[in-house]
Amino acid sequence: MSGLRAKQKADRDHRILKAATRLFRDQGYDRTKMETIAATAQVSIGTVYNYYQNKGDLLVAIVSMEVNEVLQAGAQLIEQPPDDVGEAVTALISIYLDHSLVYLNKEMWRHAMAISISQPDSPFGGRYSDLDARLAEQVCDLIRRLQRHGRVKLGIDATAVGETIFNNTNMMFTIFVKTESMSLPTLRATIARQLDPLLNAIAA
Amino acid sequence: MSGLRAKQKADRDHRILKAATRLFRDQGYDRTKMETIAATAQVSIGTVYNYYQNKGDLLVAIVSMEVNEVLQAGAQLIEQPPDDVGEAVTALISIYLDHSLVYLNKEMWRHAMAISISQPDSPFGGRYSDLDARLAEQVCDLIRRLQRHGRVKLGIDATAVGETIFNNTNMMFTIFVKTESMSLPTLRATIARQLDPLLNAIAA
DNA sequence: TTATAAACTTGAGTCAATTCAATTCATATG
DNA sequence: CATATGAATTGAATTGACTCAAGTTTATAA
Repeated sequence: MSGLRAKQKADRDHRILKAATRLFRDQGYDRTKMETIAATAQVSIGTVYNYYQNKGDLLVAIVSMEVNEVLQAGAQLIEQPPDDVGEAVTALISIYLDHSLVYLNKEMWRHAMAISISQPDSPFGGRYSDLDARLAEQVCDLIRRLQRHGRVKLGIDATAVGETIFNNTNMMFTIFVKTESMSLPTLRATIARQLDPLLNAIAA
Repeated sequence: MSGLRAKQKADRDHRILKAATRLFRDQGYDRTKMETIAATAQVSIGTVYNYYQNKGDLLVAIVSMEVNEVLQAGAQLIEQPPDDVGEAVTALISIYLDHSLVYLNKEMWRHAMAISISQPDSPFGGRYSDLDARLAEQVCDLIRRLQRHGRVKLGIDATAVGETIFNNTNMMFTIFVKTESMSLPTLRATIARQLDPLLNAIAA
């Protein structure tokens, strides 16, 4: 078998990811050289490119880990959502937003989003889009569940509502990371105000 | 005064913009070299950078012209909007979407969006965000107007609704340009389905 | 144990965006 | 008309992401 080889590989991957995470955070994405990442991870430049197709993929790999955590936290809430529609949706969105800046800063988010848009077919660009799709699906799940519990009017297209809620949230999050001076509470309040008419309309 | 000098300047700017537009469209953004743009526009590389901070700014300048046209077309519709809320919103969104691929292709949109996110403070990155904000404001305008005409229930926060409609549309447009295989009719149908619950809820 | 193949790693070299010191040229001034 | 001024232009030089041919290391076979 390939025990040693696999372990070394995992080691290297881990070192690269760790080095990149720290450097991107500390120095910023643009100012971090691939050369420095390689040196910090104790591998050559070529090896970094052996693990990640390009600098952007490396960043999106890091962001993906964060989004995965968010998805798991969201899944827990959905198990036992608050009864009130507004509260339930607010709670789920808050989980998304509150987790967003734990490991990443706005600059990293900006670059990750930019990459997933400009290179949608690169491996990690695609993975980012997948995660977005799963987040959207999770919101839809919540609305459907509330509908089954009799908290959302029957006859309402729960998927349509879920997608609109997610799209609105995602767009506002994009503006949030573009605007260095915008705070998380402001973002939360803005989204709540925007979604209020829709949530009132669907509440049973 | 500065007659000749100003004219030469405008000429050069025009040649650069024209060369870049054609090359970006024909060869794609990444494959177009600044060197080629400069040569085609009959100026040196340095001059291109004198007019535009970087390659991305040049692209976003082109995209901005397109969005400005869209804004004007939208303003016309708002003057005399259809009575039905659903029809009015659909008409405005259709104007946005139908204009979107006249001069630009999906690849150019992808890069322009990516730049406006990753460099929100560069001159043209900022301009792109401004245009987005104005589009959002235009949608809000429409809803407010319909409300004044008694087509939207009183007591509804028209701004909140307008922003949600725009954010949903914008997010779906982002997915559209990321997905090379997605057609404009599919995009339009998806948005219509998503917005249906909200539009039904606010119609007077 | 040794040979061979397969899988990785390496870093010098390539390529294209971006910079900046030297130069040019339209305009203002004596 | 001659000269000064400084805004614009120029392109060689710099920089940093990315490639690839050559060299190593691990696994496998005889």
